[in-house]
Amino acid sequence: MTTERYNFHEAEDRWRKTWREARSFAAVTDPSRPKYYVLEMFPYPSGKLHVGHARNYTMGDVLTRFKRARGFNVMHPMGWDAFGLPAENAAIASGIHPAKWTYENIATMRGQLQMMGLAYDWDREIATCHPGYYRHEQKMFLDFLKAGLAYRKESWVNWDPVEHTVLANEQVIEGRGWRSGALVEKRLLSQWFLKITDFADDLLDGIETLDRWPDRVRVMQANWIGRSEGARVLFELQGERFTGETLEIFTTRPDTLFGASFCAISANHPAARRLGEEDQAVADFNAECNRMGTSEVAVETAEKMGLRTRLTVRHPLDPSWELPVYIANFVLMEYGTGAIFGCPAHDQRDLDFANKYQLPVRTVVRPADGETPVIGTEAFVSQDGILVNSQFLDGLEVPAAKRAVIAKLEEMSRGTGTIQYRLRDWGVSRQRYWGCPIPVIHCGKCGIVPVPEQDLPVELPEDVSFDQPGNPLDRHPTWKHVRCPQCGGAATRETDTFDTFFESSWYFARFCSPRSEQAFERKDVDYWLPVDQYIGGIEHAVLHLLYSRFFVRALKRCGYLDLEEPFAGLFTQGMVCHESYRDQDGEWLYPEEVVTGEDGVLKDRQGRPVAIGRSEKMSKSKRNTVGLDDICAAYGADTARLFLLSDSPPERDLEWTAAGIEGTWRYVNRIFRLIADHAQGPAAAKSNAVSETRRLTHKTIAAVTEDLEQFRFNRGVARLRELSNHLESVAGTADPADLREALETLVLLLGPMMPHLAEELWRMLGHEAMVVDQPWPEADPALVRDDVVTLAVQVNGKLRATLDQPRDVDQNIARAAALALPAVERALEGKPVKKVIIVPNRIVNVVV
RNA sequence: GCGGGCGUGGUGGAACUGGUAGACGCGCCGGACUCAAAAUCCGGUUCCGAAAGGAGUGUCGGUUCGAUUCCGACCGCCCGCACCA
Repeated sequence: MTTERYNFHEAEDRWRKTWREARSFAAVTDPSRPKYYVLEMFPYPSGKLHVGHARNYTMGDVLTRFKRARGFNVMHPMGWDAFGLPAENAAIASGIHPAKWTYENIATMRGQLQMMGLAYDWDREIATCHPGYYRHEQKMFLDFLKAGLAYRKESWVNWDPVEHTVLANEQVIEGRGWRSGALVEKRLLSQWFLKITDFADDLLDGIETLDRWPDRVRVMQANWIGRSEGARVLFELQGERFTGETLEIFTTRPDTLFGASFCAISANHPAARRLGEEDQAVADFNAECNRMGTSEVAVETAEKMGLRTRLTVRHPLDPSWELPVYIANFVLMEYGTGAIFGCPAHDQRDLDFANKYQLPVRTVVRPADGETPVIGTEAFVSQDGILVNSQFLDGLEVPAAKRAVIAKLEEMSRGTGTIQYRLRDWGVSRQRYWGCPIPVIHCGKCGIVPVPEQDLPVELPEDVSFDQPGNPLDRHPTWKHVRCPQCGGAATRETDTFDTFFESSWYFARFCSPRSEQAFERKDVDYWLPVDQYIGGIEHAVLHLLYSRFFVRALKRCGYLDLEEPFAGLFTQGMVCHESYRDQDGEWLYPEEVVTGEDGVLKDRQGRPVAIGRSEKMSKSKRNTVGLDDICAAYGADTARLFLLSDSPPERDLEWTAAGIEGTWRYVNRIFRLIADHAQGPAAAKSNAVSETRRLTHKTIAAVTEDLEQFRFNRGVARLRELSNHLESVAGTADPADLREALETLVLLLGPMMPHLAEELWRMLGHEAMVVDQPWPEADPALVRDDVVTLAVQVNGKLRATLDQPRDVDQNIARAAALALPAVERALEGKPVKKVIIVPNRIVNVVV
């Protein structure tokens, strides 16, 4: 018996070197072979990786090695989403230049990923902060500009007071900056936008084709795009110098127009602002509305507030009917037209407002099978109804009434049917240094002038200082001062940089031709794209994943590529969680600072009690991280990989535990000993007898193959354990050829999960070639199916016995055998058998 | 409020299109080896019961020969969006 342990230190280093020298994972564009593109969302180089970071890379790696073995030409690249604010924060805090900080972190993290034995084609590595990368997106921006997909406008934008920059709508979560957590303020600024709204319908329709995406991501994107069918309706304004102007509103319920009792406009509506210029009370009210937060709590607790203006409107379908106009705090300038008409009977919010300000409530829809409801405090919002009190609409069902009223409005030129989206254009300007410079020049004479293509890239200056807040590019003594490319006069560069989601919106294409002088080569992207399997966190459900889908469409329109969707398959992995600890003062402690006392109670190093917090996502702030370096040093990369794959389904959160990694380490050594003790058997000549070992071997091939295809790594691991458990118990007695076949199969099946160990064991089994160059084992269908099956024998659906019978046995034989069983006879209690239900090879159910 | 998901032993989780619930692991219990411990190995481990047997997949009901799986209602938890007109 072998008692030595697996020396992973030596073996893992050796095999990584061997793979590198053999260039095992270099991918080459080869249209004669079927391709498979595996991609994990590339990381931001923030420092060191912990075990939580490693989970999705491991999953991608298993898939990569599995698909390679299955004969695919696999590309599995890695790079760095290298622009971003943490680098600037480090510069502010410690004076280190963002570029230096970033490249040092990249070096550290690259080393860690290599230590994991991940099968990347490192020749394709890219860093988005390199001018060789970002010059191409400057060109893309110029092309977007030409195509009308990029434009500049002044608008109310989200300002993060901590990061000193503007944020996109997608980056504001519950009224707070997605990274800083600071309450976002509204500012009126001139900014660059990308016309994502041009593709709103296409982005929505495209979701239907993404059948290998999780439903919830598809739903989240659909909700984010937020398509609403409705109408724009023009109301004629009355009141002093507004008389004769029109107020345009958007509604999804034009059918309820005869139930109108007021109109309401946003405090930021042009009419509200004009009124405010003349009337201090209005100005004060507008300011009050803007002061209110947009956070969930603020919105929920805020009372509906309205200010009755001196304006009125005429009803578009009845000029004699006048309605008051309010400024209301719940009307958003950003959605629709910033103005609504209120129909209290059929909209809860309008009803609350009407009740507060004693406005009339006119019911215009009744249930299809009921009386016209009397509205008190609850609106009748169902659209399954019949119109009443509505002149020419009376008797129509709601959908028909909508069509009829829109037709009428269009005929009168008082409105039009329309589709409204929640999606807004993507604001990409950021007032920060560590990003890609926006390639335009502001000229006093010529206005905005694109940087000529031959002048690209516009590179970031290196000599910048972070000693005062704001954008260092703006303060740089020379960088922004240039000649206007058109008139040659003095001009200034745009000092804003792109949102860093710009870089990640096309990096998957750059990986196809990472060293090209162009953004990418058509022959490469035509072959490799779309990404076959993309793996990453759910947090990008509407950010990166929506921007990338938009980018592909924009690039297609500009002639860059011909692709519908960037990511054919998406997998969103769960997070790795760990207990958190706090000392007596409530300070977070790292796991390694906590020791278990003799009484089993946790203490800190000074012996003071430690409180255990709930298990949460590993994060630096909670100090509940477990270092990847430490784990790999103690147990090796393969043990870490296997544990990350084995305990939970990949889409769910995984609890990292010391006991779990220990258990995996025990398993690694058991396999090592199993092979070491039985490596000397004869080569696998297939025996003719069909043993249990051979059956289990082939069943395991079939099951693990299926599990890996379907991303069920935890089940695959369980199957492999079943096989190795069996082999341990029969190793001494099994037919040597059967055992040999089983051991070799086990090693090959382990290959994607524990690649170093598999190579080591394969070598011990006497092979010269590497596991990475072996084809995936094939299951023999004849061995996967049992010749003898165990039938469950039930009486009235309750299990009473089991019965072994030949596969596909005659039903009469199975019935007779089942009825003859003593346990069945006992359960029957002498009652007559009504019928016997037989499901072949599964069950015999005796019904009495 | 709208939308999506989930609920199985002490615990993480298995169970193919309705067909032997609890695979595999963690933990725990017992045993072997050892002066002892670690490591390793063997056995047990849903609950009640000595056993025969009975109960059991959040709760209640339904469909079915048979339901963790399908349907309805309810309870609880998680996630996303949200004054969106």
